[in-house]
Amino acid sequence: MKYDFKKIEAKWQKKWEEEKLYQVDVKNSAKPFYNLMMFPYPSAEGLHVGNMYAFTGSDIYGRYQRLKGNDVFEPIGLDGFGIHSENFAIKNKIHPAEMAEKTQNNFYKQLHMIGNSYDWSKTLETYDPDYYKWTQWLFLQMYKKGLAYKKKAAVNWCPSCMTVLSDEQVEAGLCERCKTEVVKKDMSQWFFKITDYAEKLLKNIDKIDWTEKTKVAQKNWIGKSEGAEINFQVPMTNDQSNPKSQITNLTVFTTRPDTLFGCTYLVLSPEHKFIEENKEKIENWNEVEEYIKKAKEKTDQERTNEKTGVELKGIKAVNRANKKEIPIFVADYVLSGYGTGAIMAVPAHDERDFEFAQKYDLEIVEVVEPEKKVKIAEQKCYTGDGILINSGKFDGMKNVEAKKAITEFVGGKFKINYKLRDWCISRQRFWGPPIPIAYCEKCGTVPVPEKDLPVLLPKTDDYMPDGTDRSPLARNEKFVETKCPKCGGDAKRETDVSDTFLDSSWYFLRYPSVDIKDQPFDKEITKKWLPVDMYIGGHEHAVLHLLYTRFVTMVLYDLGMVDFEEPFKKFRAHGLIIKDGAKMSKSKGNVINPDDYIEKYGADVLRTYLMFIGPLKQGGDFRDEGVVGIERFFGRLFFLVSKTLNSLGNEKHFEIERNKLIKKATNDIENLDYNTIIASLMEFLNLLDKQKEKISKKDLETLIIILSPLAPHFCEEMWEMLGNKESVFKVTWPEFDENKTKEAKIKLIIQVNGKVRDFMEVNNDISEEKASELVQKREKIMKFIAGKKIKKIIFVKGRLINIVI
RNA sequence: GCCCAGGUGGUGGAAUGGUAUACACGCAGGACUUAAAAUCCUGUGACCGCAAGGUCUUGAGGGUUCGAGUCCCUCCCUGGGCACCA
Repeated sequence: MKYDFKKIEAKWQKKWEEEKLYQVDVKNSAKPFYNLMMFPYPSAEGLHVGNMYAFTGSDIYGRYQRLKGNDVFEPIGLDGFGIHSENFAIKNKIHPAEMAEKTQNNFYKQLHMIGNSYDWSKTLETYDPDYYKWTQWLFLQMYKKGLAYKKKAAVNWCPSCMTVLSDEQVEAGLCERCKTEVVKKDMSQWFFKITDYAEKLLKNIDKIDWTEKTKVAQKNWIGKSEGAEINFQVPMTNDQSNPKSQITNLTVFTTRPDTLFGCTYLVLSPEHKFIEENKEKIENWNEVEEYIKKAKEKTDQERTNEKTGVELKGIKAVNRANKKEIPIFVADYVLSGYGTGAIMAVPAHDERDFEFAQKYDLEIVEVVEPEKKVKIAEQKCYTGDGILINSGKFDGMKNVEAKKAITEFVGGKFKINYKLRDWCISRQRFWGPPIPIAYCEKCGTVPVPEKDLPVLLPKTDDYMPDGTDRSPLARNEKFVETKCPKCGGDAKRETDVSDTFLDSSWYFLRYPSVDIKDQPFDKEITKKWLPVDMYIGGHEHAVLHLLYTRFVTMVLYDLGMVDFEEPFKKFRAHGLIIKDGAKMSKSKGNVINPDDYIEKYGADVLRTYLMFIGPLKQGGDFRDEGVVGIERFFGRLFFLVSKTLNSLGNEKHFEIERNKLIKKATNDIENLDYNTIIASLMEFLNLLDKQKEKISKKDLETLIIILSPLAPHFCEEMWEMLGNKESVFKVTWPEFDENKTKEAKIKLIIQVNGKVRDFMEVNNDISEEKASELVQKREKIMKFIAGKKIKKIIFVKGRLINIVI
């Protein structure tokens, strides 16, 4: 009997569909379990093996939860709206809408083939007006709550994609999609005030069960730092008789107020408004103006290369701590968007200031002395903790304590800053949800009323970006011209569309409610199914998607629309699949197309092989030669099942081994360590295979149930062959008995001085005295201990005995 | 530079502080076959040895421990993230 995977896989996929095995009753489910995988953005090239790896990893967990008796909801959809899909369409000279249709068919077809337990009655696509209507609705909720605002700002502009990008979409100065160098551009854009939620986003991290790595990445991105704002007075006149009226304050933010006595100059960012406001006082204005102009043209990358700056001649600031007059510089190593855009420079204890001071030969005053002698590398300065010196009455104080004391001494204000900045959601592109705003000459900015949603994306062939800072929609008069929802007069529509990350920021809320037409999500259904029980996805979304979903959920919570603040109870990041030790790429020609392997080996073999490569969280190296290992394993198992059906006699039970297997598999599947489950199943099969008597049905069934989440079609078939009428996914995951996981007889390890010298077959519960007595009579051991004094004996019950001489 | 995750046979990878190298691939030898493929059996970390057996081995070096791949310290390398955030 041969294992005909093609026939078997088609048969069970059809059966599952007919029986609606994976469809949940969203309203009446008794034990809801929401098992979610990050939905893919589809390309017409189809499902990548990396997608399949992640989806299968998630599906196995879902199928396991189903076997544990839960009503598992495992939906799938497509994140096909947005710049990635649009760029792909443009590259292939196909209209994005047409491309979406094509890729949808292709993707869904492929997704059927891999045998996941998706509820196909609840799919969603972000470009579907039924979906993006509610994305626009979400924008309106933000707007109503004062969390959406339009502002002119220096934003990230990708000259190649011809759109702005959020800070999160810029990687090391490059566009995350096309790797073009991003430039700064002053533009009027829509933002979401995610910064209002900085503290909550940070605090809640400790409460959620997420991959540690992801949590750390979010914490760093939010970047909380505690410090103080300190004022420096800048006298603007030499007229000593009336100095007060001419004093301006410059405020700096610092996390090291303890080093204030070591501050020898101030630095302003080129964008700081103080400079422009006081240009008459600056003696070298031409030089300064020139410097600022140049700095603004630089990319972020160029700014970091070398520190440059110019002194504002003719004005000085006063360090309140020691009343010293210090120079003021403008330098582009100070960022305008963080803190106050101005810093106090302490070259003795800050590496950047040190570098700058060395270059421009500025005064360096040490104020913190390390308590223990530490080596400081040449061309470096001491940034650690210590004892204050050269700090007036604070000398001798620990710097950590001085932070508060000195801040209070100079009347500074304690302040917390975050690196997180507001989320820029405007995109000057076509393929996205139009931002639902109208501009009326009389009424100003007017949101489109909810009843008028969706603001449909026009059907037009004029969708190419033109390199201006306006969306292609701005060229579409029919779209632009509208009536003011407030006064009925002439108005113009907002022509930008929203960021694709807004589409994906709430999709998990929509899935259970896709059938609801008059609301984005039904309150009761949402209460039943959310938050998501298990979310699996790529770590690359640690600070983009995952931060936005948390923010959106918090806002909806504050609006009273959901009763939870965190969208995902549990999140696990999967690793990446590489090929023969190298990253897969089209140029290398080492891209794996799952279809080829499904054709050759079947979906189950591919699924199981992918999981066998390594732990899901780690990813692994795909090697063609490796696949046959799984193929052989399946072949042997299938043969054994066939053989068992025809054999006679008493059944041989491997009770201990079976219980051990269940214990290991249960533990590993919870941790997504599927590779070791497969290894254990192979070991168990090797055991069954070797023995001559009739295999017990129980042992075989246990093996099949444990394998079923990995190889669902194959296991259904074998399950049926064993005479079972119902799906294997309707049975219960096997339980183990702890007492039956231990053998009665064990091979006790005998060590001398920690080195293994011998073994001894004994009862599991042998006492130390008895073991010690027996061991010392053994010939091999006597050889080692003869004539020596035994210092002590270490006995680990059921494991080993170690004689120390 | 900072923060994570790693570094184990020819390869992918296993190991609650307790037999390092499970499981699988590959390789070698054998069985079946006219032959090949498939399948099955045996072996497979290195070194010494005919063997029994012994010595060494988890990136490097120290330490803790009866015992360290696992814990601690110093360092090197690889992958990923952040990066002038004061």
